[in-house]
Amino acid sequence: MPDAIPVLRSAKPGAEASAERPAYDLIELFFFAYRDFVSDPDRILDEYGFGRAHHRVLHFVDRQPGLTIAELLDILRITKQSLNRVLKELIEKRFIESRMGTSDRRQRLLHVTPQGHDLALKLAKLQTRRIARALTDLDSAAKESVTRYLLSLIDPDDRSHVERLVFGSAKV
Amino acid sequence: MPDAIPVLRSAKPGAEASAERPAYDLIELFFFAYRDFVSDPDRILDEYGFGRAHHRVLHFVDRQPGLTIAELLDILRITKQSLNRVLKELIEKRFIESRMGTSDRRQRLLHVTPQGHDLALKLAKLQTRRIARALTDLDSAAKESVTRYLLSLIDPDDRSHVERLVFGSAKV
DNA sequence: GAGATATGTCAACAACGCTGACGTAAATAA
DNA sequence: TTATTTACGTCAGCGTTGTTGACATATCTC
Repeated sequence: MPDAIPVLRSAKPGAEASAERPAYDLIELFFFAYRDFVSDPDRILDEYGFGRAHHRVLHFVDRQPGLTIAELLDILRITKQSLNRVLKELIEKRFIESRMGTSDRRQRLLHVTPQGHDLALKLAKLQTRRIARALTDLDSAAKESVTRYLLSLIDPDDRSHVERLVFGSAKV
Repeated sequence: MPDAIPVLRSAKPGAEASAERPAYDLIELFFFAYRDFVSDPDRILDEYGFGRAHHRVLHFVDRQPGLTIAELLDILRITKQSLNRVLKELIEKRFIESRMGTSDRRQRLLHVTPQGHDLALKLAKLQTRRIARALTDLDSAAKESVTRYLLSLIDPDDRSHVERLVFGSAKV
């Protein structure tokens, strides 16, 4: 019986804009999905004595060979002291190499070692498997919807920066 | 010039299943989106001397009045010691009330106070605003795609549990 | 009454954020 | 050339939030 009665869809008429019903579904699904999404790599990272912070550093250095410390700090939004703690371990354990900059010798250009690349790829594939499984339920247009949704959740100031980082150097 | 040449879409023919290209786009967008999504409430929580752990507890108690400790532990997947630390503060500061169970007097039934509800709602609306903004770019079908995608990212064992929690007690 | 269950608590520790201060080398401006 | 700024490293200390292990108490169930 569709539209038998014109139901008061958005609560009382007196309710103003601030009375919009919270999007509990998307808020909570985001929480649970992210929780499980990051939990996959944890088991493997444990074997190496690494944590999630190491994963993030390794991931972005693998993706952007030659990344500088300043650029990495900008991506991760943490302090250099926090970064240095985990980066030092990744270098000591030979997962990342730090080379002096060529044009500017104050910079450190970060690169993964073959061992570092293997681990980064292993972790990325784990997460890709979960993503692929989730996408099989959906049609091809849906993937673009998801991509655009996630991108739009990002702070507007950062969005183009992230776009370049994620989709490559191609000017968007 | 679509399909002018049948391009080798998935790399070399010798490549097996394990050679699937990692979904770097969705991996990284998920990271950045979640980072910004949880950052909104931080500013407000700071004013109350609360952190993200407090937020999560307050949120689920607000959503599920009468929640027990055991149920909350199951949702958050942390230890009771970790939970107790933040829950104690929320109770001391009168954002949550703990009432003795009626049928089972060992249980603690958790409820938000009016003050607790106000804060929970305020934070939920903040996050809702970001979500609403992201959804405006998309058509109505897209929201369902996003919902189903997030749900499918969750561990299969937990999925129906989360569905009940998120979409209400209605048997799905 | 015995044992299982729901919760609370003490103590110690680990990961990973933070601030603040200080040092060094290299690039750049004056 | 000297002065300043920039890029990075490091020491020290602290806060939040997760962990393990052990133990106490009240209550329910058998």
